[in-house]
Amino acid sequence: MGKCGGRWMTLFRGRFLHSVDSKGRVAIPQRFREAMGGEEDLRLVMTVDPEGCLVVYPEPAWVELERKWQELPQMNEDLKTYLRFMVGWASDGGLDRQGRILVPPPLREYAGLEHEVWFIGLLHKFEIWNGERLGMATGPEKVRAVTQKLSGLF
Amino acid sequence: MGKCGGRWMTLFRGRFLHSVDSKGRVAIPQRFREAMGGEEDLRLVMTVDPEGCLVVYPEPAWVELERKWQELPQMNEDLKTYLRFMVGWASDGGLDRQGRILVPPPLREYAGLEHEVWFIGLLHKFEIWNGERLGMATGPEKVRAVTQKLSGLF
DNA sequence: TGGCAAGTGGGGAAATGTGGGGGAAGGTGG
DNA sequence: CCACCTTCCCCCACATTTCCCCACTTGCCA
Repeated sequence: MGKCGGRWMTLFRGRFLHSVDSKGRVAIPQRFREAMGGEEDLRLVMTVDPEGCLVVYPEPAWVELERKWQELPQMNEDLKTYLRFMVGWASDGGLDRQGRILVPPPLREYAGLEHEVWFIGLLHKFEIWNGERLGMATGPEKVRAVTQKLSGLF
Repeated sequence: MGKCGGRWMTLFRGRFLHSVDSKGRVAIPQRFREAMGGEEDLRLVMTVDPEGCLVVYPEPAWVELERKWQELPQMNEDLKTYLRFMVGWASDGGLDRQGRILVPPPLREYAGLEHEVWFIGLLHKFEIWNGERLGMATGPEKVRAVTQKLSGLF
């Protein structure tokens, strides 16, 4: 809900299982809608993650990211590759009156979304996963391994 | 939509699959037209990118680039090579009333465009890709590698 | 068990992309 | 200078997608 000390406060937590209907629509979990302030004209930006899922930002948070990217050296080839990916896949849209978004076919296909999907809250953003892929990417074993390497950070 | 703090605000995002018709015309995605302000007398400048795709700027943004190039040391051989490429391939044109542009045959051939093409939004410009080439240039594996190297930038 | 809240499904209007015919404009060769 | 040809652009018509609205089901709580 707006800024606080220069940082966005919308915080997403938890996991929710929802379904994609035949038109490619998915209902955003009510908790997440609340976290964004429950406003009427609520817009989201959705893009892909290299891990194989979708990432969703409230539009203001995404615009902030874009602003930062614009200030970087535009000739850098690695940056161009990165932006072709992040920005090139981005899709913005609003919610319908039932709180659903339409996931465009390319994104749906990229993330392997059909029938059932998991919403995963991730602080200032959230992700949408195919169930199987989610299991592969975030099993306890994998996390145990990763935790070791993180110990220096916090 | 116009200037803001000396910087153009037209921001393109997302990817759209369109087709090139038998006359060499391609429809610009409606989202991109909106981003440029939906004006009537809307002009674009199209050129090539070393990666093998086309790059398209709204004319004002392109003019701005040309202005910067003129201020650089004209004796520099590397700059000359670069400009022969960017400026030498450039083609300006307007949209027809259906929002389509005509891609000149040399550019079409350079980028390998036929039948289906992808539009990729890239902040202040957008690109037009042959589908296969796009996959090669921005697959998830490549992006993961690149992200590592970029971590110093942001 | 009634009522509300949340998620699901589907119909219909509007917006968007696609394809093709015909006329104007511009370049080329006689 | 004129006739021809090509290229480009404007128009209309069609198919598909997207978005907006209303109604149903399910689960939770009083």
